[in-house]
Amino acid sequence: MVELPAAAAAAAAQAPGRGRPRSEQSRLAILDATRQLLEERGFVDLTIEEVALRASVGKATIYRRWPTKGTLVFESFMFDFLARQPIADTGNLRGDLLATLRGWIRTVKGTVTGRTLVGLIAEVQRDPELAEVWRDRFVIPVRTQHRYIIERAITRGEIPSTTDVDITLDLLFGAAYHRLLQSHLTLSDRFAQVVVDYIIRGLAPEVSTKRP
Amino acid sequence: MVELPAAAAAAAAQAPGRGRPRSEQSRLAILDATRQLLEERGFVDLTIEEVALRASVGKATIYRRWPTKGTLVFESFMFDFLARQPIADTGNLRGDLLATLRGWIRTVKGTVTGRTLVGLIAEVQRDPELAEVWRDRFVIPVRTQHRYIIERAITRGEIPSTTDVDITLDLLFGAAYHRLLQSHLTLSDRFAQVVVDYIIRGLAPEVSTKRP
DNA sequence: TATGATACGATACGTATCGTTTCGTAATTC
DNA sequence: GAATTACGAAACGATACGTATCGTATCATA
Repeated sequence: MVELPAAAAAAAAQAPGRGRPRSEQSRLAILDATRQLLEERGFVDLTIEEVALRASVGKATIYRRWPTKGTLVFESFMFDFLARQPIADTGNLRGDLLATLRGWIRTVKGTVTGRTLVGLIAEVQRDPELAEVWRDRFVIPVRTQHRYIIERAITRGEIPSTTDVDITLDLLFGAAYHRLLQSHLTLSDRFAQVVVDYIIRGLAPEVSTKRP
Repeated sequence: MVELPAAAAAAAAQAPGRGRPRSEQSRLAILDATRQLLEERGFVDLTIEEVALRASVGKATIYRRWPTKGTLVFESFMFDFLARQPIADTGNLRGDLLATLRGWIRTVKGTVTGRTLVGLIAEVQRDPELAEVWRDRFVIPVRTQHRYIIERAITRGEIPSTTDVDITLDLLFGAAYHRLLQSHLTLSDRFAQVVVDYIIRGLAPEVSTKRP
């Protein structure tokens, strides 16, 4: 499973300050209710009010921990998403890319996690504060993992050391997110295979196909 | 400029029915106010109420024409976006793809049109009715234009006739939209060049790089 | 020229949801 | 035991929504 910086843990490990400590039980009840309501209603129709009701918790208890619906859902989402993302290590780049893309498709296609991912990406475009959290705790860490796949292939000598790692990843996941968000075509397994073949060919040193 | 099915025109050409006809002047004032407010406030903070105020028009006059903020903004957006998209015809695939991608980047990078595009894509994930309009009047028509670029290259014999046109386009624009929406990296001209080179190489018949 | 249908701008309305604040109570530190 | 903070519950002001109604204006038809 993918590991992330312990930003969440750091936030949870509040200073042992005075006064009544925050209830771990409430926290779990809130995250649980969020998970349920994401499944029942989806991101858009989930309200903090109903989460509070479902968790038998005051709204203020939620707002004390999460400033917005987006950050609350983000925390609920992260665990599910990362837990489902396998770390591929098949010994060759093609195998790694295909396993990674297939794993991503399996995680998002027709699942609550996938619908929540879509809802979060939409919300990120509307809320600059959430966008920051999103970049720091999702985009960058996940990309760091994926980047490793490419760099390993460079080390093995499979692809040129001049390979643009970021653009390679943008092509792979860009195509996938594109289909997820525009839903003009399905995320079939054939799609995964053809995309990976495409990228593998594109990674080859510029020989046969360029200028005369 | 890109041409689209005359869905808008058809809708505008209302049956010559009885009663007072809808005021073209009001329609233009609404679209104009929308354009102004998109620039001043952006998609999220634009309200129908303020559009009505700015256009000196009753709210009902807006709702009579557009059921939601999304559809109103969509109409305002379409004109600007399509007017800025050049139709590339350089004589070879690489030139066409590069010109198209560069044109897209010029249209969206740092512009109101780009910010509105992001806002609309976010809204599309939240409103199924808008999603339908989006697919029918944006995604499909634009893709039809782009598809033509690839098909022309097939006709010219530049690339195999077995080329998967959709996946080719998903790679090209997927990467671009990915950077637009995740804003983890910039849409530089180098990005455009490398992406196109990648795809051109990937389009080559499967020779050197695949299985033993 | 009169009639009926529809759109007009203006504005009031009830609803929904937000995020905040205020209760009195409970838990923990100093 | 005093100070401090969190708790659940509930009321709150604010904002924007989408609808309804007002009297007026503009059209097709007869």
